[in-house]
This record gives sequence, C-alpha cells and structure tokens, in this order.
Amino acid sequence: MLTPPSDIHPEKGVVTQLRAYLAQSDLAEDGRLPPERELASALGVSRAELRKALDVLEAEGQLWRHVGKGTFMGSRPLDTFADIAALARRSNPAEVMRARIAMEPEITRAAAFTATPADISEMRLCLARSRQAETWRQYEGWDTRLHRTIAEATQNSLLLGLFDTLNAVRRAVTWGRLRSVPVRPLPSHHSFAEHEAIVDAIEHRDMAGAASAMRAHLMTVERKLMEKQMRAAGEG
Amino acid sequence: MLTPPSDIHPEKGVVTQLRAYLAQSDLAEDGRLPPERELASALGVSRAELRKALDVLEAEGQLWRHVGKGTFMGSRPLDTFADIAALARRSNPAEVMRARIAMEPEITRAAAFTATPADISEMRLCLARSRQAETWRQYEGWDTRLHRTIAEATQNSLLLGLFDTLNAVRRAVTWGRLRSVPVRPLPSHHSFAEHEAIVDAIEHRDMAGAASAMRAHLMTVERKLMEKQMRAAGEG
DNA sequence: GTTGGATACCAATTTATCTTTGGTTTATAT
DNA sequence: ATATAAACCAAAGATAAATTGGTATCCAAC
Repeated sequence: MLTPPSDIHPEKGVVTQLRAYLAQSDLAEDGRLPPERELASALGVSRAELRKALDVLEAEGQLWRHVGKGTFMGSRPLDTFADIAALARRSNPAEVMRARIAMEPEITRAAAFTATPADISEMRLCLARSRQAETWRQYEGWDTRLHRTIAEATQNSLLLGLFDTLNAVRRAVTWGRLRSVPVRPLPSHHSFAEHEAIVDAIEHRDMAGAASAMRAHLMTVERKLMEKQMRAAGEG
Repeated sequence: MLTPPSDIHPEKGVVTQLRAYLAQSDLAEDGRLPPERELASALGVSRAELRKALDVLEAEGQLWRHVGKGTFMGSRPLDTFADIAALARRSNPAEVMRARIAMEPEITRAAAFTATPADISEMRLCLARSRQAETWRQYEGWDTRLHRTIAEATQNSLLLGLFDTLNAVRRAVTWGRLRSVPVRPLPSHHSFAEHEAIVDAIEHRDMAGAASAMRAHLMTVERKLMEKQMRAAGEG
C-alpha cells in the first residue's frame, strides 16, 4: 500500500510505511538505516511513533538496534573479537577471575580424564620448582606453567587455545598490579597445598575432585585478590 | 660529557650505563621505560647514542620497542590473535563438542546469577522464534542467538569473547557439513524442551540446575551428532 | 483520563583532534 | 668523519566533541 488508507490505524500505517521505505530505499552496505530523528522527519511522523514501528520490526527480527551505533537491517552480527588487546581493554581483573573460575575447573575435570603419565610428571615438576622459587616472579612462572600443563593434558587443542586466550588477557589486564612484598613465597603459601590437591586428583582420575579442587584454589586466589584490593582502597 | 671515562669506548659506555639504569630503576609494572627523549637527557647522552645502545639491548632480546607505544623490558608479548582459522585447522568436531560441554554449562551457571529480565525475555523470544522456524537454517539462527544471549547474560565481556571464539571455531569446523533433510524442525525436536529447561532454570536463578540443563542439552547434541556420523560411516 | 507529540536528558558509541612515541632524515658543528 | 641537534613521519594513545538509541517529562487535544 503506497498511499496509507485512512481506515487503517495510524500505528499500523507507520509500520507499513516503514516497510515500504525499507523495501525501496537501498541503504548502505552495512544495512544501516538513517537515525531515528532523520527517519522520523523524513516519513513525516513523530519519533515516538516511528520507534513503535521499529519495535514491531525488531520483534520480528527484521532489524536490530544498538545505542550509539544505529539501527540495522538483518540479523545482529556476532561481533567476534578474538583480539587479545581488545578483550583486555574491555575487561578487568574481576571479570578475568570470574572467567577463570568458570573455565579452569572444567578444563581440570577434562584433564583428569585424558592426562598422560608424562603430563602428570610435568605437573609434579612444576609443583617442585614453584616451591623452590626464590622470587615471586619465578613462582609465577611455574604457577602459570602448571596451569597450562593442565590445559595441555586435556588433549584438546581448542580448549588449550581458549585457555591461552584467557591467560593472555589475564596477563594484559593484571598489569598495573603491585607486588608489595619483595620476599620469596613462604612455604605456607596457600597455593602449594591447593596445587598439590589438584594434581593428586588428576592423577587418581578423580574428575569431580579435580574440578572442585581447582575451583577451591581459584576461589582462594580471588579472595586474596579482593582482600588486597580492599587494603589498597583503605590505604588510599 | 660530565665525566668521560677515557679508557672505555663511548658506545659501550652508554650500553653499560643503560644496563645499570635498567637494573636499578624499578620501572612500571608493565616494564615500560621512559621515552627516548627523556631517557637520553636523564642519562646525559644524545638521543642517537641512546638509540644505538637500545639497539644492542634489543638485539639481545632484553627489550622490545614499538612506535607510538614505547620501549619495554622483557620479551615481546606474542602478539597473539586467537586465530580462528588456525584453531579450526587443528581442531575437529569432536573437540569442539567437548569444549562446548566444558564451557557452556559454566557460562550458563554464571548467567543464572547475572541475567537481567531483559536478557531472559530475549531468550524467550529466541525460544519462540526457533519453534516457528520453517527451515533448519532459520532454526539454527535462533538457536545460535539463544546460546549467545545466555553468554551475554553473564555480563562478562571476557567470557563472552571466549564463547564467541569457540562459536567461530565451531562454525569453521562444521563448515563442510550438509543438512541432508530439507524439512522443517519437528515440534518433537529434542532441543525445544531442553532449551526451555535451560531458560527456566536461569529465570529461577537456579545456577546448578541451569548448568546441568545446559550440560544435558549439549550431551544430547553430542549423542545425535555421533549417531549421525555412525550412520554416515555405515552408508559410506 | 488517555493519547500523542515535542522536548530534554542520559549513556553508549563513534568520530575528530591533539599529544606522545619510536623511527628516520637533514643540516650543522667540532 | 662523527656526533649532535633539530625537524619530520607514521603509529598508537588520550581527550573532546558529536551521534545515536533509550527514557522520562511536560503539555495540548480529544
């Protein structure tokens, strides 16, 4: 219907009018249509009424909208950003910690099923080295390697890739932290026993135990991290 | 020249001076050292000479530089893009399925804690649309959107990014598949009820239930996929 | 009392502008 | 010849301004 008949309710008229506009006007390549304010005046309707029509078309899945970006035809493109730097920019330490708590226990569970004796002996090596570390920097190196060895033990290149991505973002995001204590990690450091419990569970093919041990470990890390942050906030 | 040691070659002198500076001065946590112009004046040498010394240390791998960014200690962070194509090449449908089973239930668990009413109503929309789908292509579109909406509902950009990566690999890996049956999804399709159970659990903030519902769903998908593969192998 | 329209404001996003930074060239002086 | 200073370039970051969808408010009309 090109000329809106007067016997149709105005709301429906706007929807029809909008459909006609979208059908005829060839919009930009990205399917973007003009801003609401322009489109409203171009169609000779108020912005509120145009928005109601847009709501209808959006509910139909014909278009999608986003604040600051615009309104687009077709289905929403999944803006896949696999770029580490971009991910790190948008994320923060809290998110990273939550992501670790979500991912790593399940990775550990899978590893408990697939780990080879070679994997497990490499984990044991990481454990021993981390205990011998004389600086926090060294300790962190062995800690990182232990966690990655577990991911490798899943024998799943995709899971390993996802873990690496998570880890890269973690390093990028955690910059700006302060290692206040220059001393070496103490033997009583909580991670030692926790790490050992994880590797033990993997060795015993205890999938549930491995997952929960990793989860417990990461939640301790998260708690320590939050405590440190609270202290820093209190001091500042 | 403030105190030029005559017995040392000036170039080597700058290198030594620079090494000493890097050893003593604790630079920022990201390992960044001051811009060349500042550092040159701080060390009392010309910028050109400082750059020569920096060239030496860079050749030794002790530091890395980047225009517009600065000069940094340590090894250059592997400019990792989680290369979807590379991941897909190394992976296979079975790995993808195992990775989904590892990740998505935990994402769903997190979503059950953080989902907003808007998130949930969007999930319901996806459910309804997927039921109305008249082709498998349409159905897959709404299925994908449902799963991504759940990932969005975690309010965690990193988890969302990891999910997107996983999803991109999945599409890349499943590329060569053929949807043999041109008929529309039947109302008895297993996913309908399973999807609904997932969204219900999220709506009721049942984190454990949401996770296990998603896990059950994905395991059904995996089973169907294996059966199909067996049939294909039998036919081939 | 409800509806529709105009306006103003908000937050997310993009665009434009300026600054910083490593890399390079040129001219000058010792 | 060599070193120094200066100037310029392109890449990256930082900041400011403009856009845009979303929302609330007020007012007039029926």
